[in-house]
Amino acid sequence: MKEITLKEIAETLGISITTVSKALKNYADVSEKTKKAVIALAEELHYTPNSFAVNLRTKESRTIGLIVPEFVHHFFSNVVNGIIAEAEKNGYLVIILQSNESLELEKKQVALLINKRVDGILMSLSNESNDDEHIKEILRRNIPFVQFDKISKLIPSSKVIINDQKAAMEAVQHLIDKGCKKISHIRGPVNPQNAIDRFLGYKKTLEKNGIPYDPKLVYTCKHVTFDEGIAFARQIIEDHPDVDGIFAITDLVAVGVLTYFNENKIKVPQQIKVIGFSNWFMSQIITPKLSTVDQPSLAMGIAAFNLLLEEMNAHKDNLIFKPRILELSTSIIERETT
Amino acid sequence: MKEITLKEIAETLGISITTVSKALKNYADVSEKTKKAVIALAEELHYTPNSFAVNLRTKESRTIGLIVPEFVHHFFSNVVNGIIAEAEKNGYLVIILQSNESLELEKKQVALLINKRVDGILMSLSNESNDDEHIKEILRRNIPFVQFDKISKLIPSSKVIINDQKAAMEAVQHLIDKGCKKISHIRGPVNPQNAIDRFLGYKKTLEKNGIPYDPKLVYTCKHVTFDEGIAFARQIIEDHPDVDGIFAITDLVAVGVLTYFNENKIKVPQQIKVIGFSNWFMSQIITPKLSTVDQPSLAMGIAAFNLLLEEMNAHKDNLIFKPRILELSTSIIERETT
DNA sequence: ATAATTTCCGAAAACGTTTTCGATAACTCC
DNA sequence: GGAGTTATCGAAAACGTTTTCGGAAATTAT
Repeated sequence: MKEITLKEIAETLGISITTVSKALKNYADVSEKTKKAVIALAEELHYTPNSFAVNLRTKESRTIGLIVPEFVHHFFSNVVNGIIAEAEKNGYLVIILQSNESLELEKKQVALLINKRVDGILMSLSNESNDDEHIKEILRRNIPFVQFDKISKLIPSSKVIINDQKAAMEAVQHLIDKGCKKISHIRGPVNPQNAIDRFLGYKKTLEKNGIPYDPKLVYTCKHVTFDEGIAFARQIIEDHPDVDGIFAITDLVAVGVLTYFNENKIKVPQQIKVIGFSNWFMSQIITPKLSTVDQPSLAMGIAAFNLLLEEMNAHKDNLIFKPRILELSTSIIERETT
Repeated sequence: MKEITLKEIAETLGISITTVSKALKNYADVSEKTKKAVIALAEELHYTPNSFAVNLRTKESRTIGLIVPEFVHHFFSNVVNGIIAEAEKNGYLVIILQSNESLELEKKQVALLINKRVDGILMSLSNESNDDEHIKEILRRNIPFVQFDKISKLIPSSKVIINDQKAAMEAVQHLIDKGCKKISHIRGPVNPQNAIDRFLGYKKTLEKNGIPYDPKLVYTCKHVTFDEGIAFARQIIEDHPDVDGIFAITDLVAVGVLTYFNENKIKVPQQIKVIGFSNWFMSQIITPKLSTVDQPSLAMGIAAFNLLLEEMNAHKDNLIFKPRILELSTSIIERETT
C-alpha cells in the first residue's frame, strides 16, 4: 500500500516530475499528448497530491480555524453551519474548536491554530475572556482574523455583530408597549460584551419610558442555562410578586422561565409577559409560544466567513486590509408570551 | 513579518539546524547548556514549528475528518461535541464536513479528506447513501475509518451504533403496554439503515402482540422535519380517526405531531399516545412532555473517536486492526405523552 | 540555406522539518 | 600513554510538491 506520487507517474511514463506536475496543473508548455497520458495514468492510479507537500510549498492550507464557546446550542450551531457551508463553497476546510467558555482552553486552542498555520481564524469569545494576549498574538502574526457575535471591542479586527443594545431596547420597549410596568431582566454573566449591551439596552429603555431602574430587578446568570431560567423565575415571583414582564438574555433561559410558570399555573401573558433573545427553534414549540428577538445566525456565519475570505485574499497579495465591522439587523418576533 | 524557523535560531546561535531541532525535542545527545540556550531563544522569538513541514516529514497531521449529515440538530451536535472534546484531549484536531443528506456532497467531502490526508475518518452516512464506492475508496487506501449512528452494514469497518430495532421494539411495546390498540408509525426515508430497523422493530412488535400489521398506518418522511410531523399528524387523524398511538422516527417529528394536536385540541395522551426517538432537549419542554427513547449521543461521539484512535495507533505501528462494532444501550423515557 | 521564433521538456532549488550516521573531542581506565 | 568509552555535534538525505530558468528540438520566416 504505497502512496502514489508524481515521481511514480514520472518514472512509469519515462518523463520528468516537473512535466507531470505541470501536466496536471494544465501548464501551457506541456504538449497535449503528454497531458493526456499523464492525466490518464494519474486517474488510473487514483493519484491525489500530497497536501502536506503542497502546503509546505505554497505556504497555505486552505483551512481556517473556528473557535466558539459551545455549539450544541441552536444559535451557534447555526452560525457554524453558515460558516462551514460558505467555506466549502470557496474550497476551504474548517477546523472547529470549542472553548467551553473557558479562557484557558481558548488560549490553548489559539496556540493550536497558530501552530497548524491555518489561513485564517474565526472566533467568538468565551465568557471568561478579558485577557487579550492570545488574541493579540494572532494579530501580531498577521493572521487574518474575524470576530463574531461575542467580541471584544478593544481588539482592532474585523467583526460581525448585531447591535445588542438596540435589539434589547426594542425588546424591552415591546414589553412596555404591551402594558408592562415592572420589568425584570435576567442578564448574562458580567464579562461578555453582549450581556453588558443587552443590560444597558434594558436600563436605558426603562429610563426613556420614565420607569425608574431598580437593580434588584436584575438577576445575573452564571452559565445561561435552562435550569437557571427555572430558578430565577421562582425567585422573581418570590422577591417581586408584582413583576409583570421579564426580558431574558436568551431563549433558553426564557424557556426555563416559561416551564416554571407553566408548572405553577402562572398565566403568561396575562400575569407576566416574557420575551427572549435569539429565536431558537424551541421558542416556537413551547406553550405559550415565546416572543423573542430574531438574530440572524446563518447570515452571521456566512458574513463572517466572507469577511475573513476578503482578508485572506488581501493577505495573500500582501495588501493591507482595513478591518471592517458588519452590523446585522435584528427584529422582534411577537408570539404568545407578550 | 518573517516566519521564525529552525534555521533562524541555528544561525543566531551559531549552531546547526540539527542541534536546534534535537534540543527542542529534548534529545539526549545535546548538552544541557545548548538546550537551555535554544529553548530560551525559541521562546523569545515565539518559535512554533511549521506543521506543514512536520506533517510532510512525519506523514501524519494529527487531524481527523468528520462527516455528518447535518449538525444543527440536537442529536448530531451532541455527538460532534463528544468527538471534538475527546479528540482534543488526545491532541487531535477535527475537520467537520456536513453532507446535508446529499450523496454527491458526501462523495466530494470524502475525496477532500483523502486529499487532506487526515489520519482518520469518522462518518455518519447521508440518507441518500446507497452507492458505496467512495467509502470503499477509504478502505482501499487503508485509512482508519469508523462509522457511527447512520451506518452501512455492508461496509466492513468499525462501527458505533445503537440497536435501532430493539429500541423501536421497546418503544412500540411501551405504547401497547399503555393500552394502544391501533398504532401508526411515522418512519424515516427508505434508504437509511436506522429507519429500516426502527420500522422493522415497529412491525415485529405489533405481530408479537397479535396486532395485525397494516402498511396503511405507516407514513414515510422525506426529510424528517418538524413540518412533516405536523402534516402527517393531520393526515393520520383524517385517514384513521381511531388511531390511538404514534411512534415517530425522531423527536423532531413527534414534536411536530404534538404541535398539530395541541392546536387542534386533540388530547394527548388521552386520545392518542405519542412516543419519539433520541431524547432531544426540546422533548422535555413541549407540553405535554414527550416520551421518547434515550439515545446516548455524547457517549456515541466519545466511543467513536476512541475506536478510531485505537485504529490510528495500530495503523501507525503497521499492525492490522480487526474492525469492532460497539453497540450502545438505549432506554425508554416515559413522560406525559404516554 | 540560415536566422528567428515557438514548442516542449527537465534540472535544480526551495519550502522546514526529522533522523540516521559518522565524526570529533573529551573523558575514563588500566 | 594508548585503548576504549562517552558526550556532543553536524552533514546529508528525505518527505512530495511547485516554479524558475535555461536548453534542445521543431517550426516558421527570411
